[in-house]
Amino acid sequence: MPANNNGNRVDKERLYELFSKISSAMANRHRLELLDLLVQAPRTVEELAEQAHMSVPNTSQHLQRLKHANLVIDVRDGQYVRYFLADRSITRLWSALRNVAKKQLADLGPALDRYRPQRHRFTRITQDELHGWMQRNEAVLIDVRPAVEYKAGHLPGSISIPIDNLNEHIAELPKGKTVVAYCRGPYCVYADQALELLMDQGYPVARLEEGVAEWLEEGYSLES
Amino acid sequence: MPANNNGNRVDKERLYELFSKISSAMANRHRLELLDLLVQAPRTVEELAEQAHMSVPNTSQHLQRLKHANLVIDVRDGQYVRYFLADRSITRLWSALRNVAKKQLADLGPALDRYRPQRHRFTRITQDELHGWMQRNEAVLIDVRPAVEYKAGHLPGSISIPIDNLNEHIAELPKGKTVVAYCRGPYCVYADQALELLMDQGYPVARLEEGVAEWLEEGYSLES
DNA sequence: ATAATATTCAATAACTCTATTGAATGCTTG
DNA sequence: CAAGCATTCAATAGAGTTATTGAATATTAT
Repeated sequence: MPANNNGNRVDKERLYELFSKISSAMANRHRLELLDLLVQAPRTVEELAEQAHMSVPNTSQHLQRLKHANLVIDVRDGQYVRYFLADRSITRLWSALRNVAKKQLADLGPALDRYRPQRHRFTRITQDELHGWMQRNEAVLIDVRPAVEYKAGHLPGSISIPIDNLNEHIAELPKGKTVVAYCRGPYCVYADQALELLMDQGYPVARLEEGVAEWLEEGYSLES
Repeated sequence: MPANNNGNRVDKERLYELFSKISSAMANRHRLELLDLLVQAPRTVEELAEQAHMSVPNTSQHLQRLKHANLVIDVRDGQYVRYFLADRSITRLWSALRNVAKKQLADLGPALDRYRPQRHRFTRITQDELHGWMQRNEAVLIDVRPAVEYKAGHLPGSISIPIDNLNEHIAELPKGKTVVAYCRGPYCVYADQALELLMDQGYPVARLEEGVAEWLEEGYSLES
């Protein structure tokens, strides 16, 4: 009876099929960028399209694929549809993916240097060091992401100064403290741009490479 | 100057491109199965082809793709080519993927039940409980995976009794202790099959759902 | 109701991915 | 160096993916 295919094998294949549905949903640079934006905050289709530099129908189509893989959830809000990351485990998957990239791709160093040419100019501060500085009141932590992202969740004790308004709010920063900036994570330039400006004005500065995703990863929690 | 495309954007796209190269490499059920096998132990092309039920040329082609994404490494060994997982971070990525599946896909429960129909028959034991049992000498831990996988790395204190030889080695098991079996992880039937047999012979049994990948994940180390 | 706006749907052409085949390469053994 | 075996290469047909277009739907404001 060669037709009796063990049965078992079929179910095993179904399992791998299920897993591959998820990885296939992530197997596209645009969809990764959409996910990356959604890690920071929920957004409407229009916002996502604009921020990822894609047409609206194309964005919608990609969002459908993410939705069918259960990576995002859509909630109607008036004439808008707002998309949310479906689950925290997706943030972890996205982190794990970038981690593999960091370890594996020799191309990543140069690519990152091109994208964040200033990145070696700033002192890097770890999460632990930051804790100490904040405790001893030696630093002020600024979140330079867009305001919506800050509202959706930010590191405890941080204040929101979006990079676009930095010039107007620079006066609010206390003198004599080190200004620590963070943004979306190690693959984001906002904090570098902010620190460059502050450095030129004579502030002592440092960069926290981690963003909210990495922060959650470490078991810390967020404010909102 | 609408032609000046910010420059920055291009580099950002390059980064997402790099990340998507990795996720694309995982976006196929056969390649996931190959990775899953390689998590347990390195293998030759022929072995992988046989165990994943694929033709040799097709397996080779898929391995090439994994290799170009730096997920695997190939080492020539005589007339064989042996493939290895490139890095531990890939195990983590694979775990994260399955974790998302577990949380997200409503289909997974039923699919898993079909694949492991016995899974509710056995007491489940956690890693912590196992530690206690082993310490107090109340349990014997058996690794029922193929011998090569045991050799490549196994849980400390486990003994190798591949499912295929279980019948011949059943006498070696000490009476009066609970037999705890583990295999490749929660999506593997070997341990269930072993426990069913042992249960029928009157042994008290329990299943450890975690495999070596999950074990490493938790920060424990392996023997080999 | 009607117009305006956000989103999705449907069709399509260009492109990429995959399994299969048969041939080529490379290593080992006699 | 010839035979045998493991692996890879090359070509290809069929399937799936994606950006683009224009139309359809759904919600809100007039």
